[in-house]
Amino acid sequence: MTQSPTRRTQAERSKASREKIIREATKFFAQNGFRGTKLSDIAKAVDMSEPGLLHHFPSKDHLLISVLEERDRADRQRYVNVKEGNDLDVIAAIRELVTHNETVPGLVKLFTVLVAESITADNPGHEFFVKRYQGLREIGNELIKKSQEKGEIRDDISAEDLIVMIFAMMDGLQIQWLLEPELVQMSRIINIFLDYLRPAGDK
Amino acid sequence: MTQSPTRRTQAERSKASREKIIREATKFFAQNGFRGTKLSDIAKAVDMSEPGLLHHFPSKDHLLISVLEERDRADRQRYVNVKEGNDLDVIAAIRELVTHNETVPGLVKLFTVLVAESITADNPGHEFFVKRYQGLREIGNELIKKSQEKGEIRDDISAEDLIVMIFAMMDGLQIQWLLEPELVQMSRIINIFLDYLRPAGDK
DNA sequence: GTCTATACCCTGATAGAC
DNA sequence: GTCTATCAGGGTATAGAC
Repeated sequence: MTQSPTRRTQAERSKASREKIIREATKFFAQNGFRGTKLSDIAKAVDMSEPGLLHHFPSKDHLLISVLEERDRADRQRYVNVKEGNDLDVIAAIRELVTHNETVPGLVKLFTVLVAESITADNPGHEFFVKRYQGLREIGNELIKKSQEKGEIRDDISAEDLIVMIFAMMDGLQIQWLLEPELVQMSRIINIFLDYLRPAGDK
Repeated sequence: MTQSPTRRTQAERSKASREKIIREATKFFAQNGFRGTKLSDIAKAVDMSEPGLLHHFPSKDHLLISVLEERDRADRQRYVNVKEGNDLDVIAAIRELVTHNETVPGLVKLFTVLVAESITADNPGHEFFVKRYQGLREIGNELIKKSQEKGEIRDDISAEDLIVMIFAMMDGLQIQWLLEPELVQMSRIINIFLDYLRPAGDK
């Protein structure tokens, strides 16, 4: 059989192409949004033609979903690593996350821009983001409940409400920070807010 | 002179057309975003051809700016009316604003979608939103300082930081609310947050 | 797996008549 | 002030060769 020595190499090359495309697509979606990004932009960046690119992803919509899922996967992985390494409480974990986010404005931009785009009708990312918030709130909920039991977080506000507020504050700060990075200091301000989550008279 | 009896009528008609176009454009920009809206959508809605529409606005970009300025103007006017009628303090004013916003999801969507789009490179609305936040923070700042002097708002956090947090919380809640209107109760949650702004031990 | 060529639609904008 | 006609350009996606 003629191709047996190269078979695995080709599969690996294909995987590498996919990863490269996702990497470059991530940059463009972050910078220009989904609708603002042309397939030709990405194709150029990966040094490939448009049909070559579409061989790996059936359509631009599919590519978007792949980008989102890959980022989400990476973020969750990072969360697991941080958690296991340090055994942080929820508040410390959020503090750490926001501080980290300040070092990756491109990725923050990706989610801020795409979540807003996904609010509009017929956006391919809509389902993804609805489910993402549901999932994040669920995880956050459990963590907060545990922290409340341990007395690390105030329990005069329900965990359900607290987690909504936390994500709201994070998202809102990101908007102002992305518009004026020098002026709005995300991590400093989230810290002020996080103090609010400690039990009253516990500072 | 041949047209003297109709001169004013035509000017009025032109103004009415402009207003109608802005009204319909507002709906589409809110529903589908700027890039997701076609001039032909708006033209159809105002029962006019595309060139007819472009007679009133030199380009789609100009139309966007007009829409944003008009909404901003209307919002500020509303603020003045509410303020003069009731002499609310800042916290009560925000409470009132968020409650009102819950009744106009389309307009909330307009600003949430467009501000995020404006973060991307080369968006015609970018300058507008940067200046808008600057202006809103400035106004909010002064009001908060006055309230702090009167003891209505905690003064262990600077007015500058408080106003950033307030807008962040409002913007962030809007995102989750727009994605799942039934699940996230904006006004109820903002009230919890607003309690935080009262001086410690003053509830 | 990647290319060239191309089909085909959409979209913003202009020219020029009325 | 509004129309018809039309253009130029951009954009996704497919066909088919290598």
